[in-house]
Amino acid sequence: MTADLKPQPAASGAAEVRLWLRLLACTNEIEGELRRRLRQSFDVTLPRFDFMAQLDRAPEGLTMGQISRSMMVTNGNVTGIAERLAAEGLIERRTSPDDKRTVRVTLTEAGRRAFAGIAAVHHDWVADLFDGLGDDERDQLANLLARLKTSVTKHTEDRPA
Amino acid sequence: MTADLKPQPAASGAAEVRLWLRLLACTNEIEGELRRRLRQSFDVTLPRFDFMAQLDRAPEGLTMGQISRSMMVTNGNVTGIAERLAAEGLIERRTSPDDKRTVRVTLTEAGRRAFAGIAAVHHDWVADLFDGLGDDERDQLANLLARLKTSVTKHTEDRPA
DNA sequence: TGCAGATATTTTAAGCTTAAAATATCTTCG
DNA sequence: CGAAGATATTTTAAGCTTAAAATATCTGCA
Repeated sequence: MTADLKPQPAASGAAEVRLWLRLLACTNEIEGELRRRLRQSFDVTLPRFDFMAQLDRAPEGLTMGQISRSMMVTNGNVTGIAERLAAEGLIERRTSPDDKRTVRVTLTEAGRRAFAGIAAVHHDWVADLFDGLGDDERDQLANLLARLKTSVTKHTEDRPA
Repeated sequence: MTADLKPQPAASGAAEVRLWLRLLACTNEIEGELRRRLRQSFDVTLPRFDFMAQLDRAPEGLTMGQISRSMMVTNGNVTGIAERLAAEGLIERRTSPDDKRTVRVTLTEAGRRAFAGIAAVHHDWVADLFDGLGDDERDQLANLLARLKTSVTKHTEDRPA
């Protein structure tokens, strides 16, 4: 490859890197803004909000493993977040009677109420931040991201179980 | 609002939230994969690589403030990263003679060599991860992200200086 | 000159994150 | 039954990140 023609002299992957940096910058900017607003308005962190969001969609509760998988973070990570949410009385942890290794986590009534209040405002914030994009553009972006995800997974899914 | 017609029952901002979560998931997946590969192949973290990348484009060096701004992180953050890179002999810090508050940071020769080796492979990795997208799709994605960034900044730029 | 405010950076406290090791429990199969 | 391996979770060590407070230095102006 790259015989005596040198189609792309010193630019192997340069366009992709620029695109990647733009994607990263965009995501970080939105994430940072949401994090700041969550902290200022509700004194809650993004990970804790995310943790509660998983539980809110599962009234019967979730195990720690299910939560870490749906949040796409490591097991050890969610332990600390759960610890703090439990200390605030927003979640409850109960070891399952049929498998004493697993922990069933549920939102407390206070947790459910707190989450509902935050989620409503959070939706509005996200809608605001994205309001410069038309419906068609949002669809396009969603489709391109889906294609990108597929492309990435192709190179990723073969990791040690 | 939401008179007796209820145009969008319980879905205020739901489409935007889904899009945002997809964007976040996509970015996290790529970022995580690059982080893992950098660690396994070069025993380097993404922030350190990023820090060196800024310096590599500025042979005359940069101040800590310039670096934190270009990396879009807080000042305190880069202090720690610089500390570790200096301990590894990859960067050098010198207080500026004309303004003793500022620190001029440069890559050492070892740092420049190390970065060059990592960057080449990193470019290939990114190109691989994005290779499921055609040239036109990459352009579309870049444009949509630019529009999104504009939209976000509109709601963001008015923060306490 | 000298002090008030601005600027550059570091420090601190708290929390998030990962990878790897450690624990505890369960399951399977001889 | 009982041990070997699998599974669920926590712990640990290291590092990243932020916001806010603390330092140190500089700049402009009375």
